[in-house]
Order: sequence, then C-alpha cells, then structure tokens
Amino acid sequence: MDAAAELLQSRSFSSFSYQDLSVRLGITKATIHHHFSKKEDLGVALTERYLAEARASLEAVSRNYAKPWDQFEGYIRYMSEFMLSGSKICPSGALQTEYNVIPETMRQGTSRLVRFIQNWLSTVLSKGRDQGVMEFAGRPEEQAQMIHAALQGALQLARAEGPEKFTTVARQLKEGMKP
Amino acid sequence: MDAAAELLQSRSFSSFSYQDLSVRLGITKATIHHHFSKKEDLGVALTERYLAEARASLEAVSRNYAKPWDQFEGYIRYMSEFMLSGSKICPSGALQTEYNVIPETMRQGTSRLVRFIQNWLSTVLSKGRDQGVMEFAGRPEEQAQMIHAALQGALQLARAEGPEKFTTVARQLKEGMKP
DNA sequence: GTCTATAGCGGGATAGAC
DNA sequence: GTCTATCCCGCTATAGAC
Repeated sequence: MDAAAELLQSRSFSSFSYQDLSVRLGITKATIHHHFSKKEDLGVALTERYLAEARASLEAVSRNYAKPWDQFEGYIRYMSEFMLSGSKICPSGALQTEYNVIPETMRQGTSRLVRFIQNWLSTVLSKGRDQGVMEFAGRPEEQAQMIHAALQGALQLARAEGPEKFTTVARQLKEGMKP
Repeated sequence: MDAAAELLQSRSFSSFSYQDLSVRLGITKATIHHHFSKKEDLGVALTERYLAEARASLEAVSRNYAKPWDQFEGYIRYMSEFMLSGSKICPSGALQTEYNVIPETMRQGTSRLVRFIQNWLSTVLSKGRDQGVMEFAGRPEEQAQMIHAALQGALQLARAEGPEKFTTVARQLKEGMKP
C-alpha cells in the first residue's frame, strides 16, 4: 500500500502497473493479485487509506494546537509533506484529474476524502473568524473550498516549476486572511 | 487536434490512444501516425496549440476590456469555458499532474503555457492595484500564481463535485480582492 | 502466500500498397 | 493521405502447483 500510494501520487493511478509494484516489492504480479484481485480493489483501498490518513493527520492537528492559525498551518504542513517526500501531489487532486477514467467505487472514495478535508478546514476557518483573528468574505465552507483548490493546484504547479511555488501560494493565502 | 485536445483534457494524455482518435475521426491509426509519427509529437503540438489559444483568448480580453476587473473576469471566463464544454480541466493542470510521465519536450511546452498565463494575469493584477481597485498582499506575480493554482484546482474539483464549485472558488477569489 | 506460466487485450509504431 | 496488415510490447487477470 505504501508503494502503491507513492506511485499513485507521483505518476497516477492508471500510469502505474502491478508490474511496477512487483519490481519495487520484489514479489510477482500474481502475488499482488492474490491480495487485490482487481486493480480497482487496490484503488478503493487506497482511497480509504487516504481518508484515514487525512483524518489522523488533521485530527492530530486539532488536538495539538488550539489556535485557528496554528491549525491552519498544520493543514498547510499536511499538504506540503506530499511535495517534500518526492514531489508528489495530493491524492484528491490526482484522483479528480483522473475522475473520468477511474471506476465509480473510486470516485465515491475521492468525494469522501475531499469532503472530509474541506469540512475540517471550514471549522477551523469558522472558529478563526469568530475569534476575530481571520478575515474573509463568504461562508467558511466556501473559503475552505477555495483554499483547498489553491493548495491542490499549488502542489501540481510545484512539481513543474519548483517547490518554492507551493510556499508562495500558501503565503498568499495566509496573508490574504490576516485581519 | 480538436479531438486530441478534448481527450487530453477530459481523460489525460496517457489515457487516450491513437485508437480512440481513429474511432472519433473515422480514420485509421496509421493515418494519424502519418501526421504525428510519435505520440510525443502530437503531445508537443498540443502544448503549442494550448499556448496559442491562451494567447489568443487572453490578448483578446486585453483588447476588448480596459478595466482590470473586466479583464480579470475575462480570465475567469477563459478558465470556465473548459468546464462548460464537457467537464474538461485546464491544460496546465492536466499536464502538470502527468508531469512525471510525459516526455521532456512536453514538459517544456507546459512550462511555457503556465508562465504565459501567470504573466498575463500578473500584469492585470498589477494595474488593478495601481488603480486602487484591487487589493492583495505580496507581489502581483505571487498573487497570480495563487489565483491560477486555485482555478486550476477548482476545475478539477468541479469535475468531481459539480460545476457550482468552480463558481464558488472564483467568487471567493474576487471577493477577497475587493478593496 | 507465493510462485510459474499463460491467456487475451490494447497500446504505440512500421511496412508497403493504393 | 489513407489504407490493410502486422510486429512487439506491457497491461490486467487467471489457472494451478508448491
């Protein structure tokens, strides 16, 4: 699963094969089919794993930091870690880009992932605005959508144009919300 | 080229084949190979076409509208048209996501495209701020990067979650720059 | 759980006739 | 410029032994 997640985010779901995995893991394709008989099964397992990881990472942020700004920084760190561990992009971006070529079951997993992240982020923003430390127009859910779209795009941009582009986008978002 | 551009943006470069094209066009694979002997050649031609289109669209916006805000709206329209004509995503996003699996020549075309769009946008933002009608932190180039990343991500989000998500992101970006 | 072997398909690409 | 025919490869997936 580690290897598959890495390949999905650095290449794409349809661009990695059981053969790629078998080489990395030193086992045969048939063995992988024994665990995930169809590639779709592996894909669905990956979306569930991505959701569990996001939940774990972001709920840890909620627990360890009380201030909305620190939690927001935690979210940015969650996203930037994809980039720092090998110019990967975020799972939601990778899967949405392939939306028209993945099976329906994976689409549903993708939606759940995106909705979880945006929900989590929107509660952070809501709290930040209530406390008067963040400023933005519209509803928190809407701002959360914008921010996640921006960082998802920034990870892709960073892959082509260098990691500092991600940092720039993150900074612009933060500066834009300072009261 | 029309058919290929459509497939690249609705599926992805590696997910469409000469066979897909041959069916749509009613010609054989061999005929396509006569015009683009390697798929890479077709890919490079597509990146050049995307750049030419972006240039044409955005320079028309510059000519037809004088106010920075109207030009900014023109850019949003340029992006939204991808979505409205069949839930496509923007070429720069599609190509950056596949960055690790496309040939070097296509990577260069991708970079040129992204840089052109961000340059154009950054002159609009610069003028808007000079005239006191737009407000944002940082340099115009940096804000342009953030905005393009956001709309690129929004097109992908829209494909999975519905076109109104794009509209929401665009509105948040606009509201966030009102003085 | 892991292997060898193989089926069956679709991919990119080429040769050569018209 | 377009075709038929074909090559070779890598892909997903399965059968069956160990």
